[in-house]
Amino acid sequence: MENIEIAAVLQNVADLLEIKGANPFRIRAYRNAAQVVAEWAAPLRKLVEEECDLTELPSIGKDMARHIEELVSRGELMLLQELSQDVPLSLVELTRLPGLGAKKARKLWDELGVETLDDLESAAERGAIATLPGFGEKTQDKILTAIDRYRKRRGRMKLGDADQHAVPLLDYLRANPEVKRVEVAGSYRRRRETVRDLDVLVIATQAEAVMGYFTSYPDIKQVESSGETRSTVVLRSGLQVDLRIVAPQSYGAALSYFTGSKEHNVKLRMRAIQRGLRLSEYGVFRGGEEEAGDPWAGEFVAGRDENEVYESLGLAWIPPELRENRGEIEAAERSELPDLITVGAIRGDLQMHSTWSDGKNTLEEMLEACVARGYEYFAITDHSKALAMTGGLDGAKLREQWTEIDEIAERHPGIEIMRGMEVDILGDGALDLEDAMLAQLDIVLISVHSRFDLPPGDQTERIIKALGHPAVNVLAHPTGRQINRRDPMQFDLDAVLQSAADSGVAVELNAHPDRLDLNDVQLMRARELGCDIVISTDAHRTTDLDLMRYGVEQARRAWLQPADVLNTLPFTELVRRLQR
DNA sequence: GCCGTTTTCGGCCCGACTGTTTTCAGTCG
Repeated sequence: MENIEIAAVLQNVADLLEIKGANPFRIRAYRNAAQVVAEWAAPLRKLVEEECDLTELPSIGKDMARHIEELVSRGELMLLQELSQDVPLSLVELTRLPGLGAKKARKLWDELGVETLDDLESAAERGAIATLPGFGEKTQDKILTAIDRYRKRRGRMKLGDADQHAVPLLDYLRANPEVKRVEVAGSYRRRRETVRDLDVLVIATQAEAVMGYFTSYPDIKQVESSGETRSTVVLRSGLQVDLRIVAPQSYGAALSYFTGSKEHNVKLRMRAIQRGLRLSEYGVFRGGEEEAGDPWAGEFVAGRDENEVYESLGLAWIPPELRENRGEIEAAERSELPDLITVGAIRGDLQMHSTWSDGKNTLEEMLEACVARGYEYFAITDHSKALAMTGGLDGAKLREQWTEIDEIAERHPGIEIMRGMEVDILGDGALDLEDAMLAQLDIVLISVHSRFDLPPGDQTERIIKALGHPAVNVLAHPTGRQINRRDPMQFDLDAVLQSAADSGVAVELNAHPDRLDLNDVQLMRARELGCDIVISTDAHRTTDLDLMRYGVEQARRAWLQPADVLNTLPFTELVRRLQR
């Protein structure tokens, strides 16, 4: 059982306890533990096997340690089963809907017998919800739209979560000596922000043995189908995995075929036909039309690796992130593919938090983590006071923070610390920090954390007003979306991007895999309109700094090159470019 | 349920917004 699954079980326990009305601090203990587990770098499974003391981990005490051991050894948790005797587990899903929490879910169950999403929908449709005390017409309508949105996105897993399942699976497969090559194709390889399933390709000497090895992977919930060359399984997380064993001479063709996208493939095949070739997952062939039905008919031209497949079609190899039929084939033909940005090109991280607000590590720990990643500079950008729950800073606190920044800067001359802040954009577009303080910051990020559902016109006006403040440097997570959780705000993004470009404010690509905001398409538009772009992790702990790669991946999908991204610049140039 | 230069009990992030209220409960971040 992987950390992310253990965390999901603990999260479910917390949700059920909350619906039951348990001690809120006990609930929080489960949530805290779930978060620690989800973010722990080493698999807890291994720690359990090595009989390490799990209570050494933060927020893990005697009980949590026992739960984790039980999950690792039995694959399920008695406590969760007991709780779901009292309260149906399906109620937890209801609380995933925005605006519907534990109390309301409980009431709907008690009063209307609502247990599932379908129950909820029919109760809302027949108007039963609006009649309950504490509920009303608006709540009922909101529930219906929330169900609709929830259904639309169900079935796609965030890329960051998929990675947590894919990496251990790949390690498992590579540990088998019969496995010669293995790679995940599909949208996972194209680094789309969410994936529906994993398409795993394998070259193996003993196909049958490897298939058996795969279908006995411990994290499998169900084997859907299993044949000589292809098996489909569902992992306990619900993620579907297709594994295909391919011949070595077809590996490149298969990798290209299963990486997609579909639109990219269609165009490649048309191109093959124009050149008197036939492209399939088996390879590139010339002739053989008379033997219809035989995939190997004709002369084998290419297929061993992707390079030779593309080459045989008169194209340069195209990075997977670009394979969306957005002009990459034409660019490859003209040898004008962009020189895509890489993690190595990033010289500093421009959004992170510390224990001064809601971060988990101290300023100095964050600094040391940036040094360890080879950065030349970083910005410390704790929250402003409007975000009370994060312990946001007011002017006086900010001044105190500067004193500490000066102290640690003196101790660590090897890296530049920028005094920054993530300042809330208030409801009327004003900023949550006095002008005199804003003027003294090295970098000012602004972002929306409240009133996400203003009418679109007002929202646009609000953000554009904030962009007009002369101290502002970066618009952080511009749409406010959280993937699979919160839709982007409704506003005129084009007008906002134009305004940012005109006033010399950079827009952020927030690299956190829960956000990825702006997304790839929006980034392309931002660049088109002349916006400067920064990629930042929004780190709340030292390990979050490694999320930079998720941002870079989306930037690559947007065709960005190092020169498009401000935090690839050396420090003095960055400072100059931030001037407005 | 976790944690401890507040240490074995008694704390534990808290203010704003929404929709339903007529003084507030629930939700969110």
